[in-house]
Amino acid sequence: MKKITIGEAARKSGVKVPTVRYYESIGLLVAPSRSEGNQRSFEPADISRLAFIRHARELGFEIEAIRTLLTLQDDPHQSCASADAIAKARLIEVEQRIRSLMALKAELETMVEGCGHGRVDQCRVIEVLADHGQCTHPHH
Amino acid sequence: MKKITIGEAARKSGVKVPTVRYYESIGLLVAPSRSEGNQRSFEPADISRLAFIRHARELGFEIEAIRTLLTLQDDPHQSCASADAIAKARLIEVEQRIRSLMALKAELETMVEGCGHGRVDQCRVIEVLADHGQCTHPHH
DNA sequence: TCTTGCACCTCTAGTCGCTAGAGGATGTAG
DNA sequence: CTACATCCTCTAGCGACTAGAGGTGCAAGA
Repeated sequence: MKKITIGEAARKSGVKVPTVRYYESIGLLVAPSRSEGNQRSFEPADISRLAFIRHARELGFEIEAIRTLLTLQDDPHQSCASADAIAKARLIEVEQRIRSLMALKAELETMVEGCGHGRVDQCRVIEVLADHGQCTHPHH
Repeated sequence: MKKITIGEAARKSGVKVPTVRYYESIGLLVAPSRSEGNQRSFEPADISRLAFIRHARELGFEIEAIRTLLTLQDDPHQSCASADAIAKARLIEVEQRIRSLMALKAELETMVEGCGHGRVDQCRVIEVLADHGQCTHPHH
């Protein structure tokens, strides 16, 4: 069993070195064994775990949600209802965020289109910002 | 000219009281005059400025971008090219964020649909998280 | 063997945009 | 005059890292 350094673990999992240490510090990762010179020595399983965390973070899950997902993964005989609930909650969040960003996009497009590229006192960007009443979609 | 308290300014602009003080502390708002008892006394213009900031924040502009937009608003004879550039940059950000969230949404839907509500070792949510290769849309 | 130089170690502090709370002063209505 | 709401300043906390200081370990080339 060869030793995996933190740098290698970081490269293979796609998590940055300081972030790996951070995850260890908050208990998301079990503290790995150390070499004689006090350097961390990871196992292949740690790399999978890091990749799992990274993927979940990319999908926008919060650390606490990931903590729950990880304990579920650690005990595969549990019901996956919690995992399902977490994913569903995240899906609803994402859907709401998309709706809100679409409204925003429409607003920004109106602002940018209306800008005559002249002076500020005729600029629709500034004008719309100053007066929310000019918004076509007030839901943001 | 009657005095406007911070509470009233907050209510009228939709910005919370501590946030008003925070904006003053970072120089987004000029420090207002004070009453004999050291309480802030705002002008109507301050309320407009706060509403401007709030609206821009709702549209997702960063404080530094808002700072630039405000200096533009303060000098209406300037060219509005910067305002236009800021709004356009924000629009591009929003569009990218929407695209990325759509990919995410698809991923989460697959995860949730695939979940048979059984035990964790058959759970697609956990499985997909553990293996990025199973993603249908790798762009997140 | 020595040295170079990168990767590793710990620790603290900073990022952003607020928000919460302590502990006290002021202002207003009854 | 007494409640009581609102105001004041100050510090610390949030989430999820990121940056930097100051020092140690380790492998490869001269």
